[in-house]
Amino acid sequence: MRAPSFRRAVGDEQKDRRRLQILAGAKRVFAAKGFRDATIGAVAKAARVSYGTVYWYFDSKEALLQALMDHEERLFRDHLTGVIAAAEVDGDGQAMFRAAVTATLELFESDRAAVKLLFRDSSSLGGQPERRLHEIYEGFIDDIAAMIEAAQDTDQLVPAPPRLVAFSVAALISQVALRRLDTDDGLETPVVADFIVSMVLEGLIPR
Amino acid sequence: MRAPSFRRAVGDEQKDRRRLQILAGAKRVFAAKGFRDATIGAVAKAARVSYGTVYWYFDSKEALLQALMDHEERLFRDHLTGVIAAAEVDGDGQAMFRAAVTATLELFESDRAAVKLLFRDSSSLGGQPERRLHEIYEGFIDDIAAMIEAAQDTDQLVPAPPRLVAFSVAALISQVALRRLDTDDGLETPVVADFIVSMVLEGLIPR
Amino acid sequence: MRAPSFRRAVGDEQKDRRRLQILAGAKRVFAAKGFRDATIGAVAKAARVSYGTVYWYFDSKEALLQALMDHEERLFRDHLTGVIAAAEVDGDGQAMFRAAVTATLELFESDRAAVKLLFRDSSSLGGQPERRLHEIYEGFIDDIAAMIEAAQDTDQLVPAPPRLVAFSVAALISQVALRRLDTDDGLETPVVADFIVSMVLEGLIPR
Amino acid sequence: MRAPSFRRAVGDEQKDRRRLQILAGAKRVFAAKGFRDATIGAVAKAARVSYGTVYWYFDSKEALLQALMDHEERLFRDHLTGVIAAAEVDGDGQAMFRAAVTATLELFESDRAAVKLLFRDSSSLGGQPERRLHEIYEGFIDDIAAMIEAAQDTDQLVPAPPRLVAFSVAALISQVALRRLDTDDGLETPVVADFIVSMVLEGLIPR
DNA sequence: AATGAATGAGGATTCATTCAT
DNA sequence: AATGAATGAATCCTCATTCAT
Repeated sequence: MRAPSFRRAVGDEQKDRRRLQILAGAKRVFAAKGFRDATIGAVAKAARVSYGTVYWYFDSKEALLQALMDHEERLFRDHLTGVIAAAEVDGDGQAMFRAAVTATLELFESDRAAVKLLFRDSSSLGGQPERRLHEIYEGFIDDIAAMIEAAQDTDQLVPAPPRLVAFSVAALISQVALRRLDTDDGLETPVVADFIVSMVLEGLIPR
Repeated sequence: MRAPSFRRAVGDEQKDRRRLQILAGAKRVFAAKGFRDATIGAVAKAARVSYGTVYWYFDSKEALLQALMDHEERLFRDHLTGVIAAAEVDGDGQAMFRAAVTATLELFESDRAAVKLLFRDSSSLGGQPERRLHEIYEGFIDDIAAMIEAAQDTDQLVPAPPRLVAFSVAALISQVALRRLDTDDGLETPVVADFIVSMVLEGLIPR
Repeated sequence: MRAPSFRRAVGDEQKDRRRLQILAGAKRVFAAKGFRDATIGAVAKAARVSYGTVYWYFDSKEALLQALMDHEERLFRDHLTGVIAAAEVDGDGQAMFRAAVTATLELFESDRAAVKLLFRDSSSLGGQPERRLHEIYEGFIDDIAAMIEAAQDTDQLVPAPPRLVAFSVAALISQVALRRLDTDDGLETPVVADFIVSMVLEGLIPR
Repeated sequence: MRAPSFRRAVGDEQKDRRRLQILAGAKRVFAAKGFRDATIGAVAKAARVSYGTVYWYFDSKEALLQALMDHEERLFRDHLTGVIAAAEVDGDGQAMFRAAVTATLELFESDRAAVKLLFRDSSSLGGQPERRLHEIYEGFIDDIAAMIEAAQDTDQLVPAPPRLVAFSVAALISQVALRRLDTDDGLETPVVADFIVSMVLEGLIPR
């Protein structure tokens, strides 16, 4: 994101743009250094504004993180929701699942900074931010658990504690996606997605 | 020159003991606060030694972390290796897998501090410590991958990239174990272990 | 160019009003927080104007303080002068003194903010403002000293350095009045005034 | 106070000396700039120690102020107590009072920095320090009030609320002493002391 | 005239590290 | 070996002041 063309943000729209400009800087810096090692000075420089301007828009370093997590979560969730909705038209549960997994892997690959922020820095934050992340995750789990429960009710899936199942699936997908950010396994994304779907649904023992 | 007024470690054995004493303090403090928020002062107090003594045994805060991770990893790995070896006598691959999963869950539950250190603070460390952790994980994955490949060769498991399979299984187990440290799902450990084994081996679709 | 969207002060009278509006805000904030801890932002908010407007009417935070002290001093002095003039018609020096003391105590009680500003924050100001306050006080002392000298010339008062006498009387009155702002001594104002008059004029040893 | 001869304070006695060294620096700086405008850096420089050393001995800027006020109050009170005790041997109440007033004036003249700290910065401090000063003053007033009450019981002094009398006398003395720090009235200290004693005991109207 | 966004110097505090004792 | 006093760089945050709009 480049610096806006205005020097001073004057209307609501320009103020929103400056806000986003700072969030973008914070995202880059937090992802690169981690929250604790990131300095407000670095965020300001990355966002092409002065020190004080960051504090004009955000109350504190922690508030900046909160706002950033909120922002990223919304984008993340919107993206996923869209993909799943698109897949739903097929009606086929398995195809839908495959589509969701593929979309998640691609989403992770498309925004490494957001992923690092939302999925990796989590435990080092402490306090309010950590609780916030926990809520976000539980929200995800709830959504997935509801889908799974529906499938169990029609005997499409084996009975098992839905939230445990949901968490397991989510953890599997997210961890594999995370790993692929750092480690090149030489595999194409669809191949990996197929493997995950196959393992989750059919297991590793040949049928 | 006056008489030494403090307990001094003379002899290798005593020096080792003091070293472990400091590592134990560091473990507690790092787990409680996270590496970045932990201070050498807090470590020293937890270990009942002075500032300077920490630096007598370790070159820097980072070196202390390195040493601690090495130490914990060895304990961790030794424990797991022992459990798996014990299970191997049965000869039954599935029983062995079940035993390993159960053992891992129990291990995680038995030493939350070590787990937090090795599995959760990972990404916020940066630099050398992060690389070190990466190596540790890859070592784990290699070991598991070898076992899986053996099973694939005898058609006990479906063919799939062994390291991807290995990572998936490891990720699943560790993430579930981690989650259970913070979130009470009301399930007994064996039930959870059974679910993991069942999902991994047989899948979620009824056979 | 768009239409002016805010109430703008056109004409000298309106500009004066806005000036007073800012001074009133500053008085409240300075009295509540002390000069150093008061922020221009707080003054602006108390005066219901923006940051910039404060600077449109006053050159700096210090200039604002100067102007405020000038303003308050004038009110203070005018009030006192009026009371004394009213008392003078009686011709009785002692009654006049008693009236002046009572009036001072009441004045202090009636405007705590002004008192705090003029009599308590004095020494923490430093520089120009402190000198300004010093001048104000010396002006008071001069006035009182003149009255005392007149009384001494007609042997109504014992001979003593007039300015020392004047300062002593003023200090006594102002300190007692100040103390009564914070500490409840359970005494009615006239009782206190009578005591001061009596002690100053007749002393503590029974005649 | 010059810097001690040791580089590192090692025993309790040396640590006390370093503590006093820092308090002395703080006293100079606080008196010169006022608490709010004084910086820890300036205190450190005045005390010939580094930034961090101030924080090794005191938890915060405010704690430093507290400690300094405690220290100065003790010295102040000890000095006054000594003088009054010395005067008491004469048995003559009036002589004793005169001695105490003279001693106070001299004490104020001998340590302008302490006086500024204890008597002038009071109201600008806010919070805990201000309460602390208030207690100190009330302690003084209590002591004086007790003496006055005793004199009233034997009809040596006119009846009047003892604490009001005590405060009036203390305020008179301290304010005159304070004024003499800034303003040269060309009078000798004993002359001023005599005037105060005379005015307080016999009043301004010729007997 | 008025607004409030933007700036950046300044200051309290923390803490890894060093080193005199 | 061990201690803990000393250091000072680093960092968050505040706020007087400026100036584009």
